Order: sequence, then structure tokens, then C-alpha cells
Amino acid sequence: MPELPEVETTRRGISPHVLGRKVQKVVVRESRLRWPVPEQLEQALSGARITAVNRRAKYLLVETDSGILMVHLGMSGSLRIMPAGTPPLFHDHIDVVLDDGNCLRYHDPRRFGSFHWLDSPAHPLLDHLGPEPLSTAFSGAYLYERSRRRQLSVKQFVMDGKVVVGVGNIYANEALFMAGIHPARAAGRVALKRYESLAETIKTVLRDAIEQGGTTLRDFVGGDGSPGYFAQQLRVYGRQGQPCRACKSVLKEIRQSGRSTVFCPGCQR
DNA sequence: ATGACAACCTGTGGGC
DNA sequence: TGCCCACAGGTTGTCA
Repeated sequence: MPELPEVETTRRGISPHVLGRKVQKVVVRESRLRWPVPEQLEQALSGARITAVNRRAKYLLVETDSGILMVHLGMSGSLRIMPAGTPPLFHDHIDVVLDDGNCLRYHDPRRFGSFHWLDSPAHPLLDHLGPEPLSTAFSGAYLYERSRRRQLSVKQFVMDGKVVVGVGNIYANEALFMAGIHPARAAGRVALKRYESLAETIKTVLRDAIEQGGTTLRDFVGGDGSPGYFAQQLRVYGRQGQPCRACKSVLKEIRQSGRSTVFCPGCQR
């Protein structure tokens, strides 16, 4: 489900509700997520004061005065603020109960998400992650340099978290279309100028999607329950068979390592 | 090192 | 109406 804009939307949605709050208790109804929810989570988090909600890649880092709660939403996870007494629905796996009568509730039908407890701001899953796409470290020159002699497709290249984090399937499709680059082109055969264009379109599409509150697909909602509005302006994702908004060619769909890719055969080379 | 692929899990929608 | 299959926003681990 969530790509970077959805995670960022969640971060912004929950932040004002949890900042400064003390965790009263943690209720784990289902601990079988991507990795087992740590047994000591409840003990570690109870009594902790939440000092910040940050994000690295698609990980939410709920920082407290005694450690960091690291949450990944996987494909179908969401976090919502609600009164602590709200009866849990199916797949409402974890509640972080706060001292103001509210709780942060984690819902995740597919259970690809995860909860980790960090004593320090380091974790193996955070090692080897590429730069944030919206940082100055991420540029066309960087992509160009990293891609030399790489044979895999440019789409798979930019979706590799070791290259750059936070570019998921939807926005990879969108950014490649906006940059006019064919998604199946070998990463090592994209020129510097075209990577400069791609770095810009990646930044633009992510910024725009964050501004719109993320892309609503199925039941995604931000931290405060409001839906995202980016879906209505997707240029290619999910539009296979329909005309390109720019040149009217019929948008084509291919599969790249199991993921759906949609592109315009007229605009993308 | 690189790249292809299976795996984790549930829900949904299309085809028949 | 109901059944079965393919596929869905992500990431890791394995294997050649």
C-alpha cells in the first residue's frame, strides 16, 4: 500500500496527536508481522514520552525518551489515532495507548509491516539504504554514477532501496513517464541529462503526492483518517489501454520482475 | 557484485 | 450466485 508519500502523510497525520504524550501501555493482539513483534515492546514502550516522529525511507521512527519505535506499513498497513476504547476491527493488530485517552492503532490485513524497538538510532534494516529522494544528495549525477555498467532496467534500478529509498511502483511508473524514459531501458544506458530529468521528476511526483495527501488505493487513509487525492492525477499507473494524456497513444502494460509497469510507447524511449 | 525469483499474507475482482 | 486464479502499494533472502 503505502509508498513514501503515504508514509509521510501518516507521519504528519499522527505527529500532532502523539508528540509529548506518554505511552500508557501497548496491546499486541497479533504479533506475527513481517518479523515477530518483539516481546519486550510493551515493557520498553510503557512509560516512555514521545519526543518526535521522524521518517527514514518508508520507516516511521517514533522517538521517545527511552528508545525508538520503528514501524513499517508494508503493503497494507495503516496507523490511526482514535479513542483508546474503540472496539478493534479485524486486522487491528496493535494499540499504543497514550495518556490522553487516545491510542495509535495499527491495522494491517496482509501483515507485511513490522514493529521494531531500537535502543539507539541504528538498525541493520537501516544500514545500506540509499539517500532520501527529496534530499540534495539525490541527483541526476548520483543516479548516473551509480548506474554505470548496470544491466537491469532503469525502473528496477530506481526502485532499489540501496540506490534511492521511497520510490515504489506507482511513482516509478509516473516519474519515468514524466521524464520520457522507457522503463525497460538498461540503467547503464541512460545518459546523464536524462538522469537529471529523472531525478527531478521523482522529486516532483513525490512532493506533489505528499501535498495531495498520498494516493488513495483501496482503503488507504492518512493518520487522521482523511483520504489522499493523488489518484485522480496519475498519468500512467493503472491506465493501461487508455490514451496517453500527452500524445494519445494507447498506454501499454508490461511486467518487470512481477510488478506491473505502464508506459507510453510514444513518449518514452 | 549482480540480477532473477520466491517468499511472506489476505482481500478483491475478473472470468467462467 | 459461486468458485478459482491472478494480482495488489514492499522488502528480504536465496540462488545461479
